[in-house]
Amino acid sequence: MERQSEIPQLLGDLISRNSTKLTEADTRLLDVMMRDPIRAAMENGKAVSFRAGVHPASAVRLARRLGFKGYPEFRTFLQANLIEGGGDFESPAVRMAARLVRAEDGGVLSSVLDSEIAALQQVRNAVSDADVRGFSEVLRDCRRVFVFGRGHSVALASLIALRLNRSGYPAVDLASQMHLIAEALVTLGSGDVVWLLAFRKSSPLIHQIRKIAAERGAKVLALTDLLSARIDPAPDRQISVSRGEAGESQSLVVPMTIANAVILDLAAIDGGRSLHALSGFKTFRADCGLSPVIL
Amino acid sequence: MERQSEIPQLLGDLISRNSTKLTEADTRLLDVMMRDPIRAAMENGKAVSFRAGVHPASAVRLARRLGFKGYPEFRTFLQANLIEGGGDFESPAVRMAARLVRAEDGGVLSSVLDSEIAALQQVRNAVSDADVRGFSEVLRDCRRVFVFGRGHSVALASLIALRLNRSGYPAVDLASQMHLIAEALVTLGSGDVVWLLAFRKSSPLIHQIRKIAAERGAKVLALTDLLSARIDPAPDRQISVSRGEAGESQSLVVPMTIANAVILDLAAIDGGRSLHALSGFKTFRADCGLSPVIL
DNA sequence: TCTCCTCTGCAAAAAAAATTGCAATTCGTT
DNA sequence: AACGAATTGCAATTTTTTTTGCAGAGGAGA
Repeated sequence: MERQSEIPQLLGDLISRNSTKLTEADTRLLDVMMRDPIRAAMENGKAVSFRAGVHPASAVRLARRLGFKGYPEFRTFLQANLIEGGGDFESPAVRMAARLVRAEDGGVLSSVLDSEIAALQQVRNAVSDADVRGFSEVLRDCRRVFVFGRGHSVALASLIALRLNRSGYPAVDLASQMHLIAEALVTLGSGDVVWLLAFRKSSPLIHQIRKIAAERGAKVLALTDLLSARIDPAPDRQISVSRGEAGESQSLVVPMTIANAVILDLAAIDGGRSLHALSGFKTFRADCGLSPVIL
Repeated sequence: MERQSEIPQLLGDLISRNSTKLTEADTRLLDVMMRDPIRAAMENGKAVSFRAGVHPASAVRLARRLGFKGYPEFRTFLQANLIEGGGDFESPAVRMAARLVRAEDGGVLSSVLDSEIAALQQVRNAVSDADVRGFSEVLRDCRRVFVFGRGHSVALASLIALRLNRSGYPAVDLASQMHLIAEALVTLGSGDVVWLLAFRKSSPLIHQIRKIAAERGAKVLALTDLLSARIDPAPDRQISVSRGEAGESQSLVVPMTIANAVILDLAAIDGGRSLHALSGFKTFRADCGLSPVIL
């Protein structure tokens, strides 16, 4: 096989190289293949396409589109890919050991993945469903939500505000309104909720906002790490996750996941309000007549 | 199949149980199979028997002799054997299914955690270190970075831009500059990089921006899911991750983690530039004399 | 040595898998 | 709103894989 060398080394590579040509059925097939490459390499086209929910013919066409002569050749490529890589058959322990050996050079991705996964596992111990429910109940019963974070947390704040809005809860990302922050806060009242985010470095602004909220009777939710946990007076509800050990995740993965859980739980307890708003948003996006460019 | 339980768990077992009945051709076949069980599990009877130097019919007879209905059933056994041994492989799908069964018992939180963890595990199959390195190399060698995402991805875009800036790489989050987007893009040149983010819904703007980048000779990186993988012309580098099954993660956890890995890898290959910039940022924040409020 | 038995390879038949032409559908576009 | 390009599923066809009947080869025992 002299074309061996021409064959892209990895399925992912193959996909990006041909990404422009791929169709809906193609992506479904590739999806199940990437999920379990070993199984895909063993099964025949009929089985794979069945699992992908498409017709066997689509498997053949995918293979063609990717530059193979037919499905069998595509499967052979998948197999070679596996056998060559070899590593895929190693147990997790072996893989870990192997990674440590070549620690500096390769393995950044694996390290990051391990670290994030470990951080998520820890959340099980640190956060309870009652904590999540506490947040979602406050949100359900409020009039407006103001989300605030600084530094890395601005990204999280904007995401939370976006998702709350789509779920039918009027939410403002204060970070994106810094120049109007006073104007926003002056309207704060007892039906409102302020959701604070603080990790690593907590901005003094956090404490000022918390104070204003206290004066005006707004409820306060805080999602923080342990370093930033001291907010005075104490928030009505607070979830604090252990900041990662040295080397562990310092990313937003953990708080983002907790926020996701809160918003999901909200949908479970608000009697359809979230779901209704979400489907409303969907049809709005389709029908609004605005150029899809702005959405 | 009630005979399932009678099937010996391992190929070796199988052989010893039936060793008395085995013929010359059988042993030849089993020999090549034991030598490379993975390959044997993938190949068809014709290929295996060819490697063993016997007729395909002998492969069928061996399968029969071992108690299978035919060669395909034998091969299925070999595959199951293999996957079982791997341990790692039953994971994502099986675990997910198991979770759905006991869905109520654990709350929303643990369900979300499981889902995110499974999604991260999937990344091991879908993305290689070489993919990550490809991104980081492009970033290292560029002049400026423009990050663009719409919808949920705006949060990710702003985070990426923030982190790149702190690492000493001039980066602009186009989403936060929508009103100046033309002004930003008009300066695009061949030293620049555009980093596109597209998940679930890919905005038409993505394609326009990609086109402009192509005209002006800017490099393009794309981080997408499979549904949004079609970008024309194909980006210089692209990482596509599997879109989650229904119920699986639709969050930004996976792409965010990949972005983190890229930025981390960048620090590993840029000869200290990132690290220097990061420590510079730290001292700046301490000494700048600006109110810490704005940081 | 002859007979009987089993095993092997061959080749034809059967079964399964892969491929392709075609019609219906779904897009986006004019 | 209608057209046109593109994609999908179905069904018929082709190709590959598996199975089976058969005959010859090799060996053990009478």
